[in-house]
Amino acid sequence: MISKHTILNIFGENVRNFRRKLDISQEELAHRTNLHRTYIGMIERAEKNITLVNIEKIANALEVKIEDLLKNKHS
Amino acid sequence: MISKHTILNIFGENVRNFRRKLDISQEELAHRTNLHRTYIGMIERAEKNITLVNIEKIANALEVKIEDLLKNKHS
DNA sequence: AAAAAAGCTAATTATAGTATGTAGTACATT
DNA sequence: AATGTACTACATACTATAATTAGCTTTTTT
Repeated sequence: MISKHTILNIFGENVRNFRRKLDISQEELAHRTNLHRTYIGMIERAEKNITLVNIEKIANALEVKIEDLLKNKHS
Repeated sequence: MISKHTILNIFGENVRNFRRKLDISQEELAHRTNLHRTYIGMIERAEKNITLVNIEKIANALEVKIEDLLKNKHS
């Protein structure tokens, strides 16, 4: 168990999983959210402390509820 | 119907309601979250786009789940 | 091997978050 | 009715960092 499961890690991991479930690239998700490609990568890698408005954009683009992006699989 | 119910409005409204339910002041909530007094006011008035880490702090201090702070009463 | 996708660095701009001060309201207490 | 206390709104300025962007490298997929 190396990774810390902070809220940012959980969020990023969930974004990645739901994105892959939709079978779309970071670039495509960026397009759908009007955010930048590299920024999506940073979010998935938990390198940024995302704001609520962008959380909502991503949830909408992934067609899930915000709370789905906050659930911790490992607990 | 004047106010727009954006995600920030919903969040702020919920913070205010749960805070009052606990019967604590903005200042006390600020203390419990280690955030600034005036910032709590701004959040409740939906003047700032709060980040995920601070969302978590506030949810913890109010002893609710994050999703409880995102639920829209008016829909 | 080539193409597509993702990682990583670094630099800039926008804004979240911190802090101080003033003012208004409500409700006590004198 | 004046004074004190507690809470909140609001303006402003400052600092930290989220968000945008470009360029290049590495990994993954085909």
